[in-house]
Amino acid sequence: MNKILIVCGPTATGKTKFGIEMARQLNGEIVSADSRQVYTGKNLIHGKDIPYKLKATSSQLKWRDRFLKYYDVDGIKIWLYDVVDPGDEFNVAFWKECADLIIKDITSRNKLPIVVGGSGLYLESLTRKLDQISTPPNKLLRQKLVGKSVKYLFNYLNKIDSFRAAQLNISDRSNPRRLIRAIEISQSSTTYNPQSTTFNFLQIGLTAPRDFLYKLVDQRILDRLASGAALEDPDLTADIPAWQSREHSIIRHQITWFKRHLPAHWIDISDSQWYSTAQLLILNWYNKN
RNA sequence: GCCGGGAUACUCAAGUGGUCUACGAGGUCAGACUGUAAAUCUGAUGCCUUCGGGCUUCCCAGGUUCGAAUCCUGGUCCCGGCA
Repeated sequence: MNKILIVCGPTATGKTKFGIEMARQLNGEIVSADSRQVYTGKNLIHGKDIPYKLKATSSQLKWRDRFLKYYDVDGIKIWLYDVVDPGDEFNVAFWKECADLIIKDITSRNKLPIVVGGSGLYLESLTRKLDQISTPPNKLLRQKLVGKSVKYLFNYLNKIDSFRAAQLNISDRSNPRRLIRAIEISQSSTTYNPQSTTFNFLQIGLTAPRDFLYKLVDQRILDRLASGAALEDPDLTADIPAWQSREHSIIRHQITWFKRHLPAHWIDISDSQWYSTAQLLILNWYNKN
């Protein structure tokens, strides 16, 4: 069975760096699973680990109206950076389409796909079958519902699909975006035919105690400022403590997600032995079968 | 030194006699999550609790009052103006 290595975890844990090293050892290629890195620009702020002024190479893989690109970092290919321009529509379903294409291609060339990222839902779309993400948005419906009260939306949903309404938890019942989406899915007539490619996944999660992660990310922000991040986004970089808090909250959010959704092997990068521990796990898995 | 303004919880900040542990925002903590996911949304955030409630807060010390973050007196510190 085809193998896929997944390296996940909160931001600033060095996932990409680690992924690239594994790619070098195992003849692999990196597939980014990051909801911000799919956008062009802001390389520093979004933490795209590519050398300054390195240009992307266009591949033969066609997704929708365009050819997917990759960056060649010292012989290791990195996919799914810069897929669309800022402001363009992008989402899990799109990412999944691209990732499927790329993974198939990498595998066909007898290389190991190494999926690296912190966007939990994106990763989950790969490891679990998420049928409903393929239901396309209904622009008219959304226009009609946007701005309506949470109460109105819930009653609406309850009327057309009481089963789905009953399944929503207390949090989602007061989440307009989720309510609209639920209505959209209930009213959709498109049926989805899930692909049934199965893979042999190994999920490695890089993490560390909270304080350790905060320190890492705080320092990384200072480094990015020194590298010229202010040119990419003057507003964000103007208030450093606010930017740092923002990143802290992202880390917490990611941890909360991973705690529940991704049964990875967790590696504590504040432990001096972490690298060899992770490497051993991966090699054992890779050499099996 | 004189005149005026100010000191509220981790931070900013509202409140000028009772419904005040004290609006709101941020931060922090916990949680949800199937086409925006680094998004969107929920709860908690003085201390203790047998979850009924109990105890302690609004710079400090006194005072007035049935009752004070709120009024009075004195003190400390900060800011602006005049010397």
